[in-house]
Amino acid sequence: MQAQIDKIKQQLQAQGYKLTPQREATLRILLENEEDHLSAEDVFLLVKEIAPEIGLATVYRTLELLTELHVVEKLNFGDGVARYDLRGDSNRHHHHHLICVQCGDVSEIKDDWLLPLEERLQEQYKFETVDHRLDFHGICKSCRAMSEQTI
Amino acid sequence: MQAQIDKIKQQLQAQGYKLTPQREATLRILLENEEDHLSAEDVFLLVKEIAPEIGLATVYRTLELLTELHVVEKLNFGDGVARYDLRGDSNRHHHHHLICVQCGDVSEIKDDWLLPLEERLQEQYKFETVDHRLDFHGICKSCRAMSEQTI
DNA sequence: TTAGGTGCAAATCTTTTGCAGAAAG
DNA sequence: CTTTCTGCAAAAGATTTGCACCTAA
Repeated sequence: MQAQIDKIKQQLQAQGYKLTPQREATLRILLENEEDHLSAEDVFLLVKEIAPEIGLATVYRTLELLTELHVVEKLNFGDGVARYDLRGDSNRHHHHHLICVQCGDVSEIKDDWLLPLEERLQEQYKFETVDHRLDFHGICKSCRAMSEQTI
Repeated sequence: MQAQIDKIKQQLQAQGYKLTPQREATLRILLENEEDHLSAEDVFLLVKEIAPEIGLATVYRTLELLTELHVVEKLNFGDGVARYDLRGDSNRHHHHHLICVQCGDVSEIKDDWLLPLEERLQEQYKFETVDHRLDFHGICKSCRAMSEQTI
Protein backbone atom coordinates (compact mmCIF):
# COMPACT_ATOMS: atom_id res chain seq x y z
CA MET A 1 0.00 0.00 0.00
CA GLN A 2 2.89 2.33 0.76
CA ALA A 3 3.96 2.03 -2.85
CA GLN A 4 0.60 3.26 -4.03
CA ILE A 5 0.67 6.16 -1.62
CA ASP A 6 4.16 7.13 -2.73
CA LYS A 7 3.03 7.08 -6.30
CA ILE A 8 0.09 9.35 -5.59
CA LYS A 9 2.37 11.60 -3.57
CA GLN A 10 4.44 12.07 -6.67
CA GLN A 11 1.37 12.84 -8.72
CA LEU A 12 0.37 15.44 -6.16
CA GLN A 13 3.78 17.05 -6.03
CA ALA A 14 4.04 17.12 -9.80
CA GLN A 15 1.09 19.52 -9.72
CA GLY A 16 2.36 21.58 -6.81
CA TYR A 17 0.14 19.93 -4.19
CA LYS A 18 1.29 18.66 -0.83
CA LEU A 19 0.76 15.32 0.81
CA THR A 20 -0.58 16.30 4.19
CA PRO A 21 -1.30 13.84 7.00
CA GLN A 22 -5.02 14.36 6.37
CA ARG A 23 -4.64 13.50 2.72
CA GLU A 24 -2.56 10.48 3.51
CA ALA A 25 -5.09 9.25 6.05
CA THR A 26 -7.86 9.69 3.51
CA LEU A 27 -5.89 7.76 0.93
CA ARG A 28 -5.31 4.92 3.37
CA ILE A 29 -9.02 4.65 4.05
CA LEU A 30 -9.77 4.60 0.35
CA LEU A 31 -7.17 1.92 -0.28
CA GLU A 32 -8.41 -0.18 2.62
CA ASN A 33 -11.96 -0.03 1.37
CA GLU A 34 -11.29 -0.38 -2.30
CA GLU A 35 -14.29 -2.64 -2.83
CA ASP A 36 -16.86 -0.35 -1.28
CA HIS A 37 -18.46 2.71 -2.74
CA LEU A 38 -18.01 5.18 0.04
CA SER A 39 -19.75 8.50 0.32
CA ALA A 40 -17.89 11.57 1.55
CA GLU A 41 -19.57 11.11 4.92
CA ASP A 42 -18.51 7.45 5.02
CA VAL A 43 -14.94 8.41 4.29
CA PHE A 44 -15.09 11.15 6.90
CA LEU A 45 -16.23 8.78 9.64
CA LEU A 46 -13.57 6.21 8.76
CA VAL A 47 -10.80 8.77 8.53
CA LYS A 48 -11.83 10.19 11.89
CA GLU A 49 -10.88 6.88 13.47
CA ILE A 50 -7.27 7.26 12.43
CA ALA A 51 -7.06 11.06 12.31
CA PRO A 52 -9.71 12.39 14.72
CA GLU A 53 -8.99 16.05 14.13
CA ILE A 54 -9.96 16.02 10.47
CA GLY A 55 -12.88 18.13 9.26
CA LEU A 56 -15.56 17.12 6.82
CA ALA A 57 -14.67 19.99 4.51
CA THR A 58 -11.14 18.67 4.21
CA VAL A 59 -12.47 15.28 3.19
CA TYR A 60 -14.60 16.91 0.50
CA ARG A 61 -11.63 18.94 -0.70
CA THR A 62 -9.39 15.88 -0.75
CA LEU A 63 -11.90 13.81 -2.65
CA GLU A 64 -12.34 16.59 -5.17
CA LEU A 65 -8.59 16.81 -5.63
CA LEU A 66 -8.24 13.05 -6.05
CA THR A 67 -11.03 13.12 -8.60
CA GLU A 68 -9.14 15.73 -10.59
CA LEU A 69 -6.04 13.56 -10.49
CA HIS A 70 -8.12 10.58 -11.64
CA VAL A 71 -7.11 8.68 -8.53
CA VAL A 72 -10.77 8.22 -7.65
CA GLU A 73 -13.89 8.39 -9.70
CA LYS A 74 -16.93 10.27 -8.47
CA LEU A 75 -20.08 8.27 -8.99
CA ASN A 76 -23.72 8.95 -8.47
CA PHE A 77 -26.13 6.11 -8.03
CA GLY A 78 -29.10 8.40 -7.64
CA ASP A 79 -29.49 8.23 -3.88
CA GLY A 80 -28.60 11.82 -3.21
CA VAL A 81 -24.97 11.34 -2.26
CA ALA A 82 -21.85 11.15 -4.38
CA ARG A 83 -19.75 8.04 -3.98
CA TYR A 84 -16.09 7.58 -4.65
CA ASP A 85 -14.37 4.67 -6.28
CA LEU A 86 -10.64 4.13 -6.43
CA ARG A 87 -9.59 3.86 -10.05
CA GLY A 88 -7.47 0.88 -10.95
CA ASP A 89 -3.89 1.43 -11.84
CA SER A 90 -3.66 2.29 -15.47
CA ASN A 91 -7.05 1.30 -16.75
CA ARG A 92 -8.60 4.02 -18.76
CA HIS A 93 -11.82 2.07 -18.56
CA HIS A 94 -13.91 1.50 -15.51
CA HIS A 95 -15.43 -1.59 -14.17
CA HIS A 96 -19.18 -1.74 -14.51
CA HIS A 97 -21.73 -1.99 -11.73
CA LEU A 98 -24.36 -4.54 -10.91
CA ILE A 99 -26.83 -2.78 -8.67
CA CYS A 100 -29.33 -4.99 -6.88
CA VAL A 101 -32.72 -3.32 -6.68
CA GLN A 102 -33.71 -5.59 -3.83
CA CYS A 103 -30.85 -5.44 -1.35
CA GLY A 104 -29.07 -2.38 -2.73
CA ASP A 105 -25.75 -4.15 -3.04
CA VAL A 106 -23.39 -2.75 -5.64
CA SER A 107 -20.87 -5.16 -7.08
CA GLU A 108 -18.46 -4.81 -9.90
CA ILE A 109 -17.48 -6.60 -13.04
CA LYS A 110 -14.22 -5.86 -14.70
CA ASP A 111 -14.71 -7.13 -18.21
CA ASP A 112 -14.30 -4.54 -20.85
CA TRP A 113 -17.13 -5.35 -23.15
CA LEU A 114 -17.63 -2.01 -24.71
CA LEU A 115 -14.67 -1.55 -27.00
CA PRO A 116 -16.53 -2.89 -30.03
CA LEU A 117 -19.38 -0.53 -29.24
CA GLU A 118 -17.04 2.41 -29.01
CA GLU A 119 -15.68 1.59 -32.41
CA ARG A 120 -19.18 1.55 -33.75
CA LEU A 121 -19.88 4.90 -32.14
CA GLN A 122 -16.84 6.36 -33.80
CA GLU A 123 -17.96 5.10 -37.19
CA GLN A 124 -21.66 5.73 -37.01
CA TYR A 125 -21.84 8.89 -34.93
CA LYS A 126 -18.35 10.37 -35.24
CA PHE A 127 -18.30 10.42 -31.46
CA GLU A 128 -14.87 10.02 -29.97
CA THR A 129 -15.29 8.22 -26.68
CA VAL A 130 -12.87 8.95 -23.89
CA ASP A 131 -14.76 7.17 -21.16
CA HIS A 132 -17.92 5.33 -20.41
CA ARG A 133 -20.13 4.19 -17.65
CA LEU A 134 -22.36 1.17 -17.52
CA ASP A 135 -24.67 0.13 -14.71
CA PHE A 136 -27.07 -2.75 -14.64
CA HIS A 137 -30.05 -2.77 -12.30
CA GLY A 138 -31.55 -6.10 -11.39
CA ILE A 139 -31.76 -8.95 -8.93
CA CYS A 140 -28.48 -10.28 -7.61
CA LYS A 141 -27.60 -13.92 -7.23
CA SER A 142 -28.35 -14.15 -3.49
CA CYS A 143 -31.65 -12.26 -3.60
CA ARG A 144 -32.64 -14.47 -6.48
CA ALA A 145 -31.82 -17.56 -4.46
CA MET A 146 -33.73 -16.25 -1.49
CA SER A 147 -36.90 -15.57 -3.43
CA GLU A 148 -36.74 -19.03 -4.95
CA GLN A 149 -36.77 -20.56 -1.46
CA THR A 150 -40.07 -18.95 -0.60
CA ILE A 151 -41.78 -20.38 -3.67
CA MET B 1 -49.79 15.17 -28.04
CA GLN B 2 -53.30 15.11 -26.61
CA ALA B 3 -53.34 11.37 -27.18
CA GLN B 4 -50.28 10.93 -25.04
CA ILE B 5 -51.73 13.09 -22.30
CA ASP B 6 -54.97 11.15 -22.34
CA LYS B 7 -53.06 7.94 -22.05
CA ILE B 8 -51.13 9.18 -19.05
CA LYS B 9 -54.35 10.49 -17.54
CA GLN B 10 -55.67 6.96 -17.64
CA GLN B 11 -52.53 5.64 -16.03
CA LEU B 12 -52.93 8.20 -13.28
CA GLN B 13 -56.56 7.44 -12.68
CA ALA B 14 -55.94 3.72 -12.66
CA GLN B 15 -53.87 4.33 -9.54
CA GLY B 16 -56.29 6.76 -7.93
CA TYR B 17 -54.40 9.90 -8.90
CA LYS B 18 -55.94 12.99 -10.42
CA LEU B 19 -54.96 14.89 -13.52
CA THR B 20 -54.78 18.42 -12.24
CA PRO B 21 -54.11 21.46 -14.42
CA GLN B 22 -50.63 21.67 -12.88
CA ARG B 23 -49.84 18.09 -13.80
CA GLU B 24 -51.17 18.56 -17.28
CA ALA B 25 -49.08 21.69 -17.79
CA THR B 26 -46.01 19.85 -16.55
CA LEU B 27 -46.68 17.00 -18.94
CA ARG B 28 -47.05 19.41 -21.85
CA ILE B 29 -43.68 20.93 -21.07
CA LEU B 30 -42.06 17.52 -20.87
CA LEU B 31 -43.61 16.47 -24.17
CA GLU B 32 -42.58 19.71 -25.87
CA ASN B 33 -39.01 19.29 -24.71
CA GLU B 34 -38.65 15.58 -25.22
CA GLU B 35 -35.14 15.90 -26.57
CA ASP B 36 -33.73 17.88 -23.66
CA HIS B 37 -32.75 16.63 -20.26
CA LEU B 38 -34.48 19.10 -18.04
CA SER B 39 -33.82 19.58 -14.35
CA ALA B 40 -36.70 20.16 -11.95
CA GLU B 41 -35.80 23.85 -11.94
CA ASP B 42 -35.83 23.93 -15.75
CA VAL B 43 -39.25 22.32 -15.81
CA PHE B 44 -40.49 24.72 -13.15
CA LEU B 45 -39.43 27.80 -15.13
CA LEU B 46 -40.99 26.48 -18.33
CA VAL B 47 -44.22 25.45 -16.66
CA LYS B 48 -44.45 28.87 -15.03
CA GLU B 49 -44.79 30.39 -18.48
CA ILE B 50 -48.02 28.53 -19.12
CA ALA B 51 -49.23 28.13 -15.54
CA PRO B 52 -47.71 30.99 -13.52
CA GLU B 53 -49.25 30.04 -10.20
CA ILE B 54 -47.47 26.70 -9.95
CA GLY B 55 -45.05 26.08 -7.09
CA LEU B 56 -41.67 24.39 -7.30
CA ALA B 57 -42.75 21.76 -4.77
CA THR B 58 -45.59 20.72 -7.04
CA VAL B 59 -43.16 20.25 -9.91
CA TYR B 60 -40.97 18.04 -7.73
CA ARG B 61 -44.00 16.07 -6.61
CA THR B 62 -45.25 15.67 -10.16
CA LEU B 63 -41.88 14.53 -11.44
CA GLU B 64 -41.63 12.04 -8.63
CA LEU B 65 -45.07 10.71 -9.46
CA LEU B 66 -44.27 10.44 -13.16
CA THR B 67 -41.08 8.62 -12.29
CA GLU B 68 -43.08 6.08 -10.30
CA LEU B 69 -45.40 5.59 -13.26
CA HIS B 70 -42.37 5.15 -15.52
CA VAL B 71 -43.52 8.04 -17.65
CA VAL B 72 -40.22 9.76 -17.08
CA GLU B 73 -36.86 8.49 -16.02
CA LYS B 74 -34.83 10.30 -13.37
CA LEU B 75 -31.23 10.66 -14.42
CA ASN B 76 -28.15 11.96 -12.76
CA PHE B 77 -25.25 13.15 -14.84
CA GLY B 78 -23.20 14.09 -11.81
CA ASP B 79 -23.69 17.86 -11.94
CA GLY B 80 -25.64 18.07 -8.72
CA VAL B 81 -29.14 18.14 -10.17
CA ALA B 82 -31.47 15.35 -11.20
CA ARG B 83 -32.69 15.44 -14.77
CA TYR B 84 -35.82 13.95 -16.22
CA ASP B 85 -36.23 12.14 -19.49
CA LEU B 86 -39.50 11.15 -21.05
CA ARG B 87 -39.52 7.41 -21.54
CA GLY B 88 -40.45 6.12 -24.97
CA ASP B 89 -43.71 4.30 -25.38
CA SER B 90 -43.23 0.74 -24.37
CA ASN B 91 -39.49 0.31 -24.39
CA ARG B 92 -38.26 -1.41 -21.33
CA HIS B 93 -34.80 -0.34 -22.33
CA HIS B 94 -33.48 3.16 -22.42
CA HIS B 95 -31.63 4.96 -25.03
CA HIS B 96 -28.02 5.58 -24.16
CA HIS B 97 -26.31 8.93 -23.79
CA LEU B 98 -23.41 10.50 -25.58
CA ILE B 99 -22.15 13.22 -23.28
CA CYS B 100 -19.73 15.68 -24.80
CA VAL B 101 -17.07 16.65 -22.29
CA GLN B 102 -16.28 19.76 -24.28
CA CYS B 103 -19.63 21.42 -24.96
CA GLY B 104 -21.72 19.51 -22.42
CA ASP B 105 -24.26 18.46 -25.03
CA VAL B 106 -26.16 15.26 -24.23
CA SER B 107 -27.49 13.35 -27.19
CA GLU B 108 -29.08 9.98 -27.42
CA ILE B 109 -28.72 6.79 -29.32
CA LYS B 110 -31.51 4.31 -29.43
CA ASP B 111 -29.82 1.09 -30.43
CA ASP B 112 -30.22 -1.67 -27.97
CA TRP B 113 -26.77 -3.13 -27.93
CA LEU B 114 -26.77 -4.65 -24.53
CA LEU B 115 -29.04 -7.65 -24.79
CA PRO B 116 -26.17 -10.02 -25.52
CA LEU B 117 -24.34 -8.62 -22.52
CA GLU B 118 -27.35 -9.14 -20.30
CA GLU B 119 -27.49 -12.74 -21.36
CA ARG B 120 -23.88 -13.13 -20.46
CA LEU B 121 -24.50 -11.53 -17.08
CA GLN B 122 -27.27 -13.99 -16.42
CA GLU B 123 -25.02 -16.91 -17.27
CA GLN B 124 -21.78 -15.80 -15.71
CA TYR B 125 -22.97 -13.90 -12.67
CA LYS B 126 -26.53 -15.17 -12.15
CA PHE B 127 -27.56 -11.54 -12.18
CA GLU B 128 -31.04 -10.97 -13.51
CA THR B 129 -31.06 -7.60 -15.20
CA VAL B 130 -34.23 -5.56 -15.19
CA ASP B 131 -32.72 -2.37 -16.49
CA HIS B 132 -29.50 -0.77 -17.46
CA ARG B 133 -27.87 2.50 -18.07
CA LEU B 134 -25.05 3.34 -20.41
CA ASP B 135 -23.36 6.69 -20.88
CA PHE B 136 -20.39 7.51 -23.04
CA HIS B 137 -18.23 10.53 -22.33
CA GLY B 138 -16.20 11.96 -25.17
CA ILE B 139 -15.92 14.53 -27.92
CA CYS B 140 -18.96 15.01 -30.09
CA LYS B 141 -18.94 15.33 -33.86
CA SER B 142 -19.13 19.12 -33.96
CA CYS B 143 -16.53 19.77 -31.26
CA ARG B 144 -14.29 17.35 -33.06
CA ALA B 145 -14.77 19.22 -36.34
CA MET B 146 -14.07 22.52 -34.62
CA SER B 147 -10.81 21.41 -33.11
CA GLU B 148 -9.67 20.05 -36.45
CA GLN B 149 -10.14 23.47 -38.01
CA THR B 150 -7.68 25.08 -35.64
CA ILE B 151 -4.94 22.63 -36.50
C1' DT C 1 9.91 31.32 3.89
C1' DT C 2 5.67 30.86 1.50
C1' DA C 3 2.29 28.74 -1.22
C1' DG C 4 -0.80 25.62 -0.19
C1' DG C 5 -3.81 23.37 3.46
C1' DT C 6 -6.85 22.98 7.51
C1' DG C 7 -10.84 23.35 10.74
C1' DC C 8 -14.76 25.65 11.79
C1' DA C 9 -18.94 27.88 10.98
C1' DA C 10 -21.75 30.05 7.88
C1' DA C 11 -23.63 30.00 3.35
C1' DT C 12 -25.55 27.75 -0.72
C1' DC C 13 -28.14 24.69 -3.30
C1' DT C 14 -31.24 20.97 -4.27
C1' DT C 15 -34.96 18.44 -2.64
C1' DT C 16 -38.47 17.24 0.89
C1' DT C 17 -42.09 18.08 4.19
C1' DG C 18 -45.94 20.10 7.26
C1' DC C 19 -49.92 22.37 6.95
C1' DA C 20 -54.13 24.88 5.94
C1' DG C 21 -56.81 25.88 2.19
C1' DA C 22 -58.50 24.32 -2.73
C1' DA C 23 -60.46 21.22 -6.09
C1' DA C 24 -60.94 16.82 -8.90
C1' DG C 25 -63.82 12.87 -9.30
C1' DC D 1 -68.47 14.99 -0.06
C1' DT D 2 -63.98 12.97 0.44
C1' DT D 3 -59.64 12.05 -0.90
C1' DT D 4 -56.06 13.86 -3.21
C1' DC D 5 -53.47 18.24 -4.43
C1' DT D 6 -51.49 22.67 -4.14
C1' DG D 7 -48.72 26.69 -2.67
C1' DC D 8 -46.06 28.48 0.71
C1' DA D 9 -42.62 28.56 3.92
C1' DA D 10 -39.76 26.04 6.74
C1' DA D 11 -36.74 22.03 7.15
C1' DA D 12 -33.45 18.82 5.78
C1' DG D 13 -29.32 17.21 3.55
C1' DA D 14 -25.24 17.43 0.82
C1' DT D 15 -21.64 20.20 -0.61
C1' DT D 16 -19.01 24.61 -0.88
C1' DT D 17 -16.85 28.70 0.79
C1' DG D 18 -14.68 32.59 3.70
C1' DC D 19 -11.46 33.23 6.89
C1' DA D 20 -7.81 33.22 10.28
C1' DC D 21 -4.57 30.15 11.59
C1' DC D 22 -1.20 26.22 10.34
C1' DT D 23 2.53 23.50 7.96
C1' DA D 24 4.86 20.76 4.25
C1' DA D 25 8.47 21.39 1.25
